[in-house]
Amino acid sequence: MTCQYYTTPIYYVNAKPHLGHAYTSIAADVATRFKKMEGADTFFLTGTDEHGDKIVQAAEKENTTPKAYADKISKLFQDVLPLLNIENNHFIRTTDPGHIEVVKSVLATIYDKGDIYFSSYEGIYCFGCERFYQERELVDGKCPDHGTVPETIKESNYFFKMSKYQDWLIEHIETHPDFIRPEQYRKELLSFLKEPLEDLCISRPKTRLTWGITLPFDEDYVTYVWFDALVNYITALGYPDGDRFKKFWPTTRHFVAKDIIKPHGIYWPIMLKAAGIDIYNGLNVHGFWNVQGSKMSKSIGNVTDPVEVTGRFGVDAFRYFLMREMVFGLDANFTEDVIVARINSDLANDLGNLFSRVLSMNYKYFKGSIQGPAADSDKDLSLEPEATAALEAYTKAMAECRFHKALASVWELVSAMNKYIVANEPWALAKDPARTGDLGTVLYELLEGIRFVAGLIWPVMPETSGKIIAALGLELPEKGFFNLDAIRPWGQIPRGISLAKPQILFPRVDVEKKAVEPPAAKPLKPALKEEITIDDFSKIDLRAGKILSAERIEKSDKLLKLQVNLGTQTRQIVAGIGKSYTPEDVVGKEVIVVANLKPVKLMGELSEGMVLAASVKKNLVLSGFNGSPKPGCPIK
RNA sequence: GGCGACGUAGCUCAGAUGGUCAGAGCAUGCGGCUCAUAUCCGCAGUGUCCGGGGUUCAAUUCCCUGCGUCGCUACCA
Repeated sequence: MTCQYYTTPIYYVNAKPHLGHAYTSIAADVATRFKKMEGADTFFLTGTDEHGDKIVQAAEKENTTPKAYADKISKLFQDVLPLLNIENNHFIRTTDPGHIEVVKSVLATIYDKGDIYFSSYEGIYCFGCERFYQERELVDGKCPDHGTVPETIKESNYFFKMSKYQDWLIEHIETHPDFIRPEQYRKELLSFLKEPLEDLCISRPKTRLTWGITLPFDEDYVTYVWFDALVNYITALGYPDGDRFKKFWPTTRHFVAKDIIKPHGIYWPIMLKAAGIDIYNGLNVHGFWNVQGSKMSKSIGNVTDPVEVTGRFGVDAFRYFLMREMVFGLDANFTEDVIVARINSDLANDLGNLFSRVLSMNYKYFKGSIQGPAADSDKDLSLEPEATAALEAYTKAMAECRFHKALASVWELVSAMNKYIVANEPWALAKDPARTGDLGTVLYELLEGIRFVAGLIWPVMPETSGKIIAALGLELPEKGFFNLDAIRPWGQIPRGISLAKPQILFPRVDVEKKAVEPPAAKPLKPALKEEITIDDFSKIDLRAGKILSAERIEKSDKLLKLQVNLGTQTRQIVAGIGKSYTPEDVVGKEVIVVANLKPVKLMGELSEGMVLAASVKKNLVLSGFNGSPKPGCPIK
């Protein structure tokens, strides 16, 4: 029996689940369900990543412990799974005691082998902020927050010798075309690997972070993210001795979004190699969902809640939309218009209406009783070739994670059936008693086609699949799904049984409200940031300034060092306008200055403020006045 | 700035070792049917396949370059 192990990333518990999480999980779920239909033994893992500084801070904000905070958010991720009809075999948490043990043992193995070394480096550290600073971040050599002079301290950490395995990894990727799919991401990783890899810092001293897994070879350090998180994939299978590990690990494919291909495509295989563990089979990389044409982000306020969308449109419609609309690997756009269009045209009009018209005719003409093909049936009436063709195309596409194509193939069958009805005009056959046999055949062929469709859509729309099967008077197999081979044989629906009047599978989503609404203004590009109050705005101190002098900063093609007169004082401001202006251009210009911006060092030069400029594609256009205000006067 | 991806009908996007590769769905217009969730079926389109060079008998498809969008990264302020 073939096996298949699929995983989603473990989701970081710093925010609740959004559309992107839902997509990855649903894609992995669909792939898993499909493998089951092929007869494979599957294991599907998802979970949460719970250690690290951000969690400590978030917990402090809520006046609770990191563990309690992680419990709370992790539960949100667990609770969303049944709502999305995701059938995971296990849910792993990086705070699970078993996981912690495996992380330690993997680290110990690599340490013993000599691929982890201890190294110290000097850095400038502010004890108030509990963090290192780069030279350029300091203001007059002082911490920008505390105004104190940070201390130069030596910190030591453990490093993992990734560089040692770089050539091996390149070789592996080049000789395994399926290791990273789709192809564009394989190219991308190979291009990363053209540069020498730096060794990976894998620890944090406990003086700085305690919410983590203690290193097995040094009590004073905890792991920093990489080993802590990635190792979950083997923990969940019972590494090192579990039967599941032996059985499933070689078949592993990780589903990840494109932003985390480096840790998964570079760090993780090298970690496994160093630990003497066979590496996984490969990575399935998908793109991002944009919402209303913009990247999802808290500040824009377009973070989409999958629970809310599911509540409005239904879980099957949501799953269908995600799988049908996105080309796996590429970005896609999520807007209400698009999902409504998909639901109405594909689900309500094409499939739902097909189901409705066929069962209605069967009810109307035969009181619901299934006739079956007439003995003297004309072979030309068979829909089997179309159904078989759909199944073949669907199977091929699903195996390659080309979910949109797989569904399109099924819809070709749906469309063929709608054409078949028009071509054969059952309503005309019904008027001619001599042609009752043909009518029975036509309806039977259609019912069989619908049975086929119900089977093929099961991975994506399990609820609908079950509804249709039930409406056809069939029973789902014990395991709850059809094997592909069980779907294939044509003519399975028993004759003589009676079917009820059809229900509505997918109601059309009414969009009339939209038409009544006044046409919405086109969103600004880039998308508008989060709304602020006048109080927020008043925190920004804008002043009129006059540029007294300007010079280029060496080695920078973008930065100009300006001396700006603000009336009673002259400020040095470093501005990134060097591509659009020469120093001569700007001397004498009157500009708007953000006067209370925290000073920073850029390329070693102090910048005490910011001059405002319009950003026109790659060019900047300096702000100015309609007149000549006194330098230093406030702007409101 | 560096690296990478992408740029194809009004919209969303497929597509090919270079030669029926100029496509699908949606939206639009017209026609048909009446079993059906005012659903379905048929017909009709429009495209310098981002611009410019190059390789070739032949390029939308390969190479170079420019522009634009996006992602990662960097000296974003």
